[in-house]
Amino acid sequence: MPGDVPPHRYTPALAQQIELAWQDRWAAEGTFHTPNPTGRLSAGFEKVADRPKTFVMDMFPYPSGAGLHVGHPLGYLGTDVTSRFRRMDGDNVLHPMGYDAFGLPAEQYAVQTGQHPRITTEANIAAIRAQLRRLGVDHDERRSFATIDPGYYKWTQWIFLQIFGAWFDEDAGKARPIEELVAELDAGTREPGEGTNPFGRPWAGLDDVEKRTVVDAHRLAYLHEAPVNWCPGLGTVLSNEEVTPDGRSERGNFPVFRRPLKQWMMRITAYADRLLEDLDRLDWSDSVKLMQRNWIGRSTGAKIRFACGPESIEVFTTRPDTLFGATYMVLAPEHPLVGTLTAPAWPDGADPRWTGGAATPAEAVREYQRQASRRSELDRQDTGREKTGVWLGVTATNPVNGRELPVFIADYVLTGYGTGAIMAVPGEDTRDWEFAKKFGLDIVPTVERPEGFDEDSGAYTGPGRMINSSNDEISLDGLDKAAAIARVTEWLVAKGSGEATTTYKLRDWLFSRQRYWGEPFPIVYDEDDLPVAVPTSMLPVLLPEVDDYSPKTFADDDADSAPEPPLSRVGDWTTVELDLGDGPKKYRRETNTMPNWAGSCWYYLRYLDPGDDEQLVDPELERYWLGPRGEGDVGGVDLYVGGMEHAVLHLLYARFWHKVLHDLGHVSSEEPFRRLVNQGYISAYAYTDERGFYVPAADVVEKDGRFFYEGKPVNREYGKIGKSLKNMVTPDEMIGAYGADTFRVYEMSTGPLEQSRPWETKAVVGSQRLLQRIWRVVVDEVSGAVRASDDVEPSEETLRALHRAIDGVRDGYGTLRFNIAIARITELTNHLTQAYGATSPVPRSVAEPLVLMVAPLAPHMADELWTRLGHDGSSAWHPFPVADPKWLVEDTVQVAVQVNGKVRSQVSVPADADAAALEAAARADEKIAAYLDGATVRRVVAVPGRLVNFVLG
RNA sequence: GCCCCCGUAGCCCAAUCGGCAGAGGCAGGCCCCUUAAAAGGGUCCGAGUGUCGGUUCGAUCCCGACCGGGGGCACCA
Repeated sequence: MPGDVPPHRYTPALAQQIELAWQDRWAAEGTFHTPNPTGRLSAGFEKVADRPKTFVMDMFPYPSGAGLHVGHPLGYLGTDVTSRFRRMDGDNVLHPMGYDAFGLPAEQYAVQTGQHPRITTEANIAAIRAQLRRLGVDHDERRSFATIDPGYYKWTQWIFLQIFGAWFDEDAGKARPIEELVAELDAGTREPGEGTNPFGRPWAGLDDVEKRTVVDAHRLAYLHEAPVNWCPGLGTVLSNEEVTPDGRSERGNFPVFRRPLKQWMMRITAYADRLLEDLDRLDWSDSVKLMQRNWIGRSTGAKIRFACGPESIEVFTTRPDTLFGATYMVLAPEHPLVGTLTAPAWPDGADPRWTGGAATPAEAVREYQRQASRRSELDRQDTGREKTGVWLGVTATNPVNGRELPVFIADYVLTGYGTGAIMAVPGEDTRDWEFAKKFGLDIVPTVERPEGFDEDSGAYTGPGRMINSSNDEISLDGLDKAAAIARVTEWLVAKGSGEATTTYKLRDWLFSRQRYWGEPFPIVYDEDDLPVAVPTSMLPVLLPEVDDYSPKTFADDDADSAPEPPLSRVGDWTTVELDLGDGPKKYRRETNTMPNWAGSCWYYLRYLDPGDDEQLVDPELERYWLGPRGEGDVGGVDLYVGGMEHAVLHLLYARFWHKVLHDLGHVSSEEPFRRLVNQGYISAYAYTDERGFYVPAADVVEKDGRFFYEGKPVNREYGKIGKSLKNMVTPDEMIGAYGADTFRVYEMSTGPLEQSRPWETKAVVGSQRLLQRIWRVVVDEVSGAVRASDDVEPSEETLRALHRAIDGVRDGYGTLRFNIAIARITELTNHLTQAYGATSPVPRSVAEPLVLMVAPLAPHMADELWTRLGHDGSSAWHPFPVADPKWLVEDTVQVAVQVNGKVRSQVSVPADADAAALEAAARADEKIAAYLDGATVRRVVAVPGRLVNFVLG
């Protein structure tokens, strides 16, 4: 009978009704509008002027078209609870949300559905926006935008021009405007940087076009012809960060080939040291910092030059101390010197293992290079693989002992790292040891082995004093590694044979994509085919509307294909007549577009005032929301929450852009994100039948610990939520069944934000029950009357329960352990239910703080109860309850009494009892007295407020 | 192969200075409500912390080794 449900129970239907009404009201009243200190969004700032600021931000969503599941909102809810709590606790909180909308997946979705990406993307954004609103998040809607808005990407292009218009001054350790470089070159106070002047004449002797070429080679954004990651399946080139270790595209898993192409690059390597060192000043998880450190991959060592006939082979090594142990050399198969060095014929008696069975070195080299180039990345890095290589037929001279070292090419040496050449020290390097064993090369130990070391077991890579390392001028023998490195490096420098150096794994960022759906470059080419910046007054360079936006893709494995940007097909767009100061001239537009990381590199700045069309960001707003808090502070967003998958891509690129903007004086902060938290993943059980096919998880029933689908037993697995595992659960389903507040409480109750967790639909009802009990504390389910009364005074016990709860809830909210906060709220609610039953009046002085404490988690229900309690409007700006310390301390405490570390009894003592009083009370206890009777007490440990421990002898 | 994180009740998880292993949820038992059932309310039950060893008066917590799970890096000289 329907009458069985009390008319004023907090049912899902009532929850829905309350939630929709409050969402309308919040929007209508602008409850979550955050005032800026200045400018167009500053209305109402006087009310918050004395508050500290907090900038809380999510990694903004990418509207790909695949539906949302219950895992997606976890981080958004975490920031929402934090934002609401901080606002109530007295901060001026900025909690905005935007949309990352350019890029491959959006474009692929559009191609699939046959609609223009702008149509599908905007529809997807509208869908996500509606879902977020239905969750009740407190975003300031006025600050929302998408990266595809021309008003937004105008500034993405503007930043590109800043980077294009800057160079990295190694002496100053920072970026400077390119005009300053030109001025210094003209004044003769600076020479062009290494490798930037291919003309062989000094700066002053160059013509204008040559000078421009030299200047362009200095820029932080520059065109470069080099082997790049070409992905025929996607029809575009990719950055190193977008290629997986097995040589495939992160997106779509297509094969990637190395192919020389002229592309836009970003000189992120100039910032390698600062990107690495500033990690120490960030409040980020160790694992993300470690991944960035690994990716930057700084290693210090030395460059050493080995004479080889008239040529010189330069190697990089981190172990110059082992130089006396070098017995051969290896070049990467693609090393530029290979052709020059290769001997015309094998010397007499050449080891057959070294020649690859070829008649001449040239033939052996050609064959080996051919094999190496065909080998896939996956084969090449299979660590179990046998070492291969061939001899070039020549030797090089070890500068330290004159030893003649045969020179090989082998694919275990990589072109892209160091100098692409190594000195091989098989005694102390595992890879060299394996190669030496196979090719019968000498192994000379230069580090003293520990007792009993087996030389046949492999190279010795541990610590030890140097041995076998001296010549007439220098001896390293007896030195430890650090001293030996210093000594030998010094000697090499004096001899002109080497110097200390640092190398990085990090490469410059390939920034062009041959795709339609991205920001056009604000670049045109003149009659000399050199790049020219589009003046900032002409920004944005609008992405032209086209009918054919499909990328030109190729067979996945068509390595010889060449990219063709869709924009190059737009005839009337690719050429343009502009007046750039010297009269109207024809220019050719850049037809590549930017990668989708560009838009996410600076979006946090745009939230400060998305309507600003005059400047990137108002410096006063940047200082207020992002500026350093003091000496040595990097500044940045106070809490940034997002997925672990962006550990190196987005987070590294954004840091790089921010540092350039900092150097050029556009932002006061040194880092974009002061604190980063990676929310955990939500996984769910999935089930397979006896054929191994997934069955719908929602229809699986459990019986006696086993699982059945349609009566047949199935296997339980655990994995990502999604269509393929048939275990998809959506927020919409949950909100439909329970309401948004229950969904919010459930997601937050399952653990600290960082923790990954399983989804259990059947457990959601627990959160529903909690909210029903809280509702019942305030509202009589039968009459609908408010139970809270001013006439009831809470008992001491209730006051203790309340203040303990306040204390714990604050702790939970403040440390992103929302589960703790919920547990404390549950305890208080259960206490009130027990103390006051279902109908008797509840003290208002307890009911109100309870409602306020719930507000960050279940804001709709809290605001409904808050108004029913007689308040006007939302609780969102009402101060959060503060615990009174006097109710946190007990008058008497229960103290455990241990004998030999085992708990044997408990005694009640005054809370402030000292050690002596504790011991006396413990000795007075019957059970303890029995233990101590006749025994020798060797020691007594008494910790006031905690325990007493008798140690018997 | 190297590095990082995690193993606590039938299940998910707490225990933030080394001090009585339990906050919370699910499942289960009992009671109330109900004609009955479901929903709801109340209440109870439950592990000695993956294994072995060490430090300590005392270890979930610190150290070492191993087992199991997850993640990252991987011929980077």
